[in-house]
Amino acid sequence: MLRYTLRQIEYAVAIWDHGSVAAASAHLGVAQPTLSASLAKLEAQIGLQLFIRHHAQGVSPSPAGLRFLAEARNLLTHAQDLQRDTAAAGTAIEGQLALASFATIAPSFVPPLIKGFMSLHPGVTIRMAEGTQDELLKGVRSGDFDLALLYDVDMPEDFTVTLLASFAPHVLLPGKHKLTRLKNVPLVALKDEPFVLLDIAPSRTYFTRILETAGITPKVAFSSPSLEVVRGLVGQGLGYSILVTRPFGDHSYAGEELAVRPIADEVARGVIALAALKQMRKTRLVSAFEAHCIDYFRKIRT
Amino acid sequence: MLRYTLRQIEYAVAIWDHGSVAAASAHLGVAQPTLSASLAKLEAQIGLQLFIRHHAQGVSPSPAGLRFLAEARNLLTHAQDLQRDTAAAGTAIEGQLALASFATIAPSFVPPLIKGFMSLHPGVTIRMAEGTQDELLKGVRSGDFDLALLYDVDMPEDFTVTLLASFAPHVLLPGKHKLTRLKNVPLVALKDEPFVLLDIAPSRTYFTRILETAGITPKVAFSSPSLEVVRGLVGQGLGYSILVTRPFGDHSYAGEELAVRPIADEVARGVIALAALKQMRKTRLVSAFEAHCIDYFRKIRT
DNA sequence: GCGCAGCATCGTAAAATCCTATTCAACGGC
DNA sequence: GCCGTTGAATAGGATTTTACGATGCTGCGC
Repeated sequence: MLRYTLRQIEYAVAIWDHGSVAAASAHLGVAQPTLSASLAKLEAQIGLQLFIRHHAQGVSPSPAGLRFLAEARNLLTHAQDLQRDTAAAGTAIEGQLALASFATIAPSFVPPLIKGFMSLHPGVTIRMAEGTQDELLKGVRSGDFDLALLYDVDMPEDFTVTLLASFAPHVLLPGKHKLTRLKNVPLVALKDEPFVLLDIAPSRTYFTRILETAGITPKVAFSSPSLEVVRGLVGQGLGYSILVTRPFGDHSYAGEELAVRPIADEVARGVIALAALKQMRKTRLVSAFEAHCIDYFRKIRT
Repeated sequence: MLRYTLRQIEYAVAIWDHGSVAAASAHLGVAQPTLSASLAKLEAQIGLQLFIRHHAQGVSPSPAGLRFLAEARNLLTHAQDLQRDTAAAGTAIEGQLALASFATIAPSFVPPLIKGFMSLHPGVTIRMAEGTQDELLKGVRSGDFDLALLYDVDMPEDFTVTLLASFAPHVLLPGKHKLTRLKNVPLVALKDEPFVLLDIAPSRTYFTRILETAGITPKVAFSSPSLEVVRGLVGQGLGYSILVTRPFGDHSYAGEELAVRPIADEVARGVIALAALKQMRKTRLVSAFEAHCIDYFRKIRT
């Protein structure tokens, strides 16, 4: 248990600096008896007489007091530095932001978001991670991340969700598939086609629900948690898929041609959102990043 | 003005270490609501939420909280180090001792005193200074020195004086002086001789008082504040002197022969003492040095 | 759904902090 | 040598802080 307080140190160092209790009192805006008592108590608590009292002539540090005071000033400076840094951490837009992103959203949006934000606020560094919805929520809840960028699906009550943008899902077909002749693909046309499922929570549920809502029981021929693997499978002609994420370029990694077609039916759009813990008081840095995300998605929409 | 206390930091770091308020409470021996309130107040004061609360599952630091806590722990360690060092400074016999000595006493006694004390207590360093009585008292009063080694003459009320030893003054004569035939020199025999005065306060008063008490008005031919200059003047045959300090060897710096004779009369002895400020609470180091001085002078006496 | 774990809140008592007013001691000017 | 000034210490009282026990609330696991 610590036997002295920062306040006592602060007062003692001020008395040292000003050479008298009275002068320190005037400078600190604290009554003289307060300082006198504070000093007496500090001396009693550390068992060391810090100052020699000269009647009507101020005080001067004793040899042992001088050594203590020199160290005490270091401690005080340390405390003041911490306070300054902390005040900055709460109000300045600088420092580190920990952002987690759903795996299929990350490649398209996170790099421009980070780039834009960092060029707006040069003092900022961003720590990035990707994962499944469960991992993101767990990470935010445990304090590993400030924010998560994800699809607004089945969000628990203890999160605040900031909607950013919505994207219509599309049908992904092999480049040579017969349905590519259609401009819009009605879901019923896919009824008997083999389905390649992007198998990450909660996307899995989202895609199957779209089909089921249209009265279709998908024939899941393959499934993979990797977007690029799904695109590759479709590229090989092994089935169609339904996706929201649409990378630039209509080719798989292996080079097969792919075709993207809008869905003719009315379907639930994929909603991208930023999630934060409801109970977390936001730092200005976090709020600024949220604003930047809103702004970014508003701009790319138009 | 600092916005947080060391106590708050201590509690917050303990909560971090134990992963929950309850665990920290048990470990610190402090009631749980106390920690809860302390933490809430700290968070409000620094404007930063440090922990995420998990109902019935402890707490975990937020990303910003983690950075604060890491720094806070440094500060806490710093404060604990200072406390440890200070406790040692008050009770251990180590650190620095500031000793001032009257100029004519220093050469004979200070080196062996320092050597003996430092070999007894290896962790001790001693800062030394010499000066006149006034300078010594001023130095102790202003906190430049812990102790002064001096003659117990006209000591002010605000000092504690520890008597160490007394020495009889002696007559110093040129080696070839007629009075050297005597084993003891009565002061009347010096009545018409020229006197060389060691002129440092308070020695000056002490020596002239000795002669005046014997009914002699000294014919001051020369005076000097330097013991060795006085001895040189006597060596040149320019007069006699009365001194307490008796260096080893009966020659001046220039090589002239000197003769030392006891005074036949009953005269006031020079009393060597250790002086400290009455109002100063003594550290253990200072007390130990006082004891060592008493011991040393008791030993050389026998 | 019910008990358990763990943080927050409430009410209150003790302690610390701070203020004003006053006392006391030393120095300097006359 | 007396007196005004300066500056630390003390006394008394109001406020704030810190601490406690009791209790409430909420999510997890059986």
